[in-house]
This record gives sequence, structure tokens and C-alpha cells, in this order.
Amino acid sequence: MDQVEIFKALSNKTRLQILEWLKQPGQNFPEQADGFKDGVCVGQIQQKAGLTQSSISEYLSTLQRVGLVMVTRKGQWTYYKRNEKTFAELSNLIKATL
Amino acid sequence: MDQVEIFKALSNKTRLQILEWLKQPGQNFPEQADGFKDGVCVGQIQQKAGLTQSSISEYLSTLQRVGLVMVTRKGQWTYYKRNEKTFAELSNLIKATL
DNA sequence: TTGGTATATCGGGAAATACCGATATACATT
DNA sequence: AATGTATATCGGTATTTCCCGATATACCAA
Repeated sequence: MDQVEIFKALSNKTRLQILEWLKQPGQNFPEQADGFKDGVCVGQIQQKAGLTQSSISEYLSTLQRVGLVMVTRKGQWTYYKRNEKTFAELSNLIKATL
Repeated sequence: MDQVEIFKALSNKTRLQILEWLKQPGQNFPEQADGFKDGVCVGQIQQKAGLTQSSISEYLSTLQRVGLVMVTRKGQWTYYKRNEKTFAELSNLIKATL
């Protein structure tokens, strides 16, 4: 867990927004019909964020690289969901180390 | 408490380092003789960090702007110390909001 | 195979950040 | 007043980040 890299990933309004949306996929992405078992696919997030596809893809990749989200590929879709373990670790790290 | 700005402030190795040092001023700044009641002065931090005076002054200002440290001016010295309240808030925010 | 859809990657321009050296400001000492 | 010390601010260059459009890749359907 690289502190600096995690904080960098969190230093952006859109990325923070996405993480928040992913807390309640059912609420925030009603268009997606499945049970959100693997999370939300890139296109849905992109639509809601209003930035370009490439930007959102890049942002999700960033979040994944630092472990804040997990990715699952299924056919032509890529689903992203939060990795709550990392969030818990981060909270502890701030309390203990920072 | 602006999340994005706080995370930006934490997205730098030197600034994280400084915050860590300020947890134990007595240990990390033995040259400074007083009781660290108001924290550590800029020069001490600058020496230990090894960057220029202007950079460190700027960094401390950044940390103060987002509330992570508090500042006290005394004569020609400026003392900085951690604002633990903000750290606690941040930890809670991550647990609750993020 | 051809064409359509979902996502990733590439190249780039504009803005922000990391640091620096030089200078300004403020206080202390003589 | 003049000099010295501590810190802040200014101007600048190099790097990074933000976000874009264009293109590449992977899968799917006809």
C-alpha cells in the first residue's frame, strides 16, 4: 500500500465521485440490470460522470492500480467495484501511521 | 474540510514525512531546545528535509491551509505543529463518507 | 468475414505541482 | 541606523496531471 500513490488517486473530484457512486450501485446506476455482483461497467460510469470514455477508463485504471477498486472482465464489458479492504486499511493507516 | 485539497496536500513524500516527524518533535528535532509547545520552527524542518527554505516554507503553508498543521509566530520564528483534530476528522471521513 | 459495441491505449495541449534561486519582509542585536 | 537571522513570497523551469480526440484491441452478432 503506497500512501503517496493512494492519496494521489484520491486527489481528484471525479475519482472521488466515482468511488462514492460505487458505494450504492443500485441507487446510482439503475440502468444496469444485473445484481452488481462484479460492480458497474465502464460505460455506465462514463455516462454519469460526463467526461470522455478515455478519461474514465484511465481514472478507473488508476483506482485499480492503487487497489481502491477491483476489476472483472466479462465478454466485452469491464466491471469495477470497490475494494473495501483497501479502504479499511487506509482508515487504519491514517489513524496509526499518519 | 475539503477532501480533494487535503488529499492533494498528502500526495507528496516530503509533506508526509514532515507530518510524521511532527508526531515526535523531541525525537526528530533534538537541536531545538524548548518544550515544543508550539511545535517546530521552519529552519529545523528545512534542515532535516534537505530541500530549500522556500520549498519547505511553501509546503508548511500548504499543510496549514488545509488544516493539517497549526502555526504560531514568535519573534522571528514560526512554529508549526500537527492539528490532531483534523487527522481524527479525516480518519472518520474516510470511514464514513469515502 | 463484416460490422457493431465496449474498453484500453496513444499523442497532445493546457493547467497544476515540485522545486529552485533571488528577493522581500519582519524582527533582533549592536 | 546598520547588520544579521528567520521566514515568506516571487519568478522560473521541469515534471506531472487533467482531459481530450483518435486509434487500437477484444469480443459479439449477422
